[in-house]
Amino acid sequence: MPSNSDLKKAGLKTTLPRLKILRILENSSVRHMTAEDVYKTLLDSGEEIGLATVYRVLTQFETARLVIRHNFEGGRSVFELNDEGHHDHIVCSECGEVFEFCDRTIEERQRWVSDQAGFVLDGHSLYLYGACEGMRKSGKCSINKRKLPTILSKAGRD
Amino acid sequence: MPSNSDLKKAGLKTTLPRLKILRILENSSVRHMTAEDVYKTLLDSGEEIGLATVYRVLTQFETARLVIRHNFEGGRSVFELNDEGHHDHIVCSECGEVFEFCDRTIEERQRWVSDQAGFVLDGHSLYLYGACEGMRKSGKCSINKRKLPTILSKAGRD
DNA sequence: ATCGTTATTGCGAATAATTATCAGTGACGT
DNA sequence: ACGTCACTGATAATTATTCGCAATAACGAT
Repeated sequence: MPSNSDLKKAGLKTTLPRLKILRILENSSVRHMTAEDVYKTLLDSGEEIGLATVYRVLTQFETARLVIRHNFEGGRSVFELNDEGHHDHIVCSECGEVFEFCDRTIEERQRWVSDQAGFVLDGHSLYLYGACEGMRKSGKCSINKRKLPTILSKAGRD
Repeated sequence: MPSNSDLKKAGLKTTLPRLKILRILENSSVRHMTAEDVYKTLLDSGEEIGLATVYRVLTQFETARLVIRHNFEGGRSVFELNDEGHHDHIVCSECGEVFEFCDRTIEERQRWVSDQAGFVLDGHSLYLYGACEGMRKSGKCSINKRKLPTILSKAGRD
């Protein structure tokens, strides 16, 4: 879990807005948030922080690798705390719920493909889209929104 | 390669704007184009087609599965003719060049992961980012921009 | 602790990409 | 050839995000 000292390490002053935004990302029940989500959460807590600041800070956090930015379908950015190891995402197109997973076979194979192509791999983004069980059966998403399950393949995380 | 009759099949009238946009996607030397790219190409050819129409038509083409929409980093959509089989992309972060590939192992594994998560998969996006051979060695990209190489794993395409 | 420098913030305006509105036009079945 | 209705073009509207700038607050030096 990123801490205050990570801000300094990244050359960022430890200001109140940055600390508050970091805390929201850490404590939110929703793991993937848009800038607007963060902003609204701040407003609900009675904090006085401008939307532009939220955008700025999130971008700084991304540069400092404290958060990861995703561009899911639809184009708008969502941010996720970079606290656990690397993982990919499977998103329900119906209800928008997000599963996380990390599959060693896929990870290895990506490197193999890069080698074949003469590339030195330095990042990737993988998003699977589909309909989750809950939406298919009952039309209601059954996923516990609080704790996202992580599927790790036999070999564990990368 | 999509043809005029594919428009009818998709329930779209074969109008001049649609045919022209389709032709541009087929004949362009650049495989991945933004709506703006298509619009400018039209203007350069002296065609009188509104930007809004380009957006509309591209979205219709996407729905009809004549084109594929990608959301690369940065958020703006790029469109690609859906003429060959499915493939993923490996992008050089240095020179922006795009390789295409299709790896059966990854494809299969994605389906496996979806099953585990209780999802019915219906799409995915996979982008690998790295440095291509040419950029690492000579600082110049050696990839022939016209014809993108396709790496197919042993089993051939999906 | 106080002070000064300089990064940071908040606000509102600006931009970029895309979508909506709507009156006029053209494709297509009859 | 005709009438209907999907389609188009121009423009306004939206959405997401960034910019510009004056006011403010961190943090090191005194």
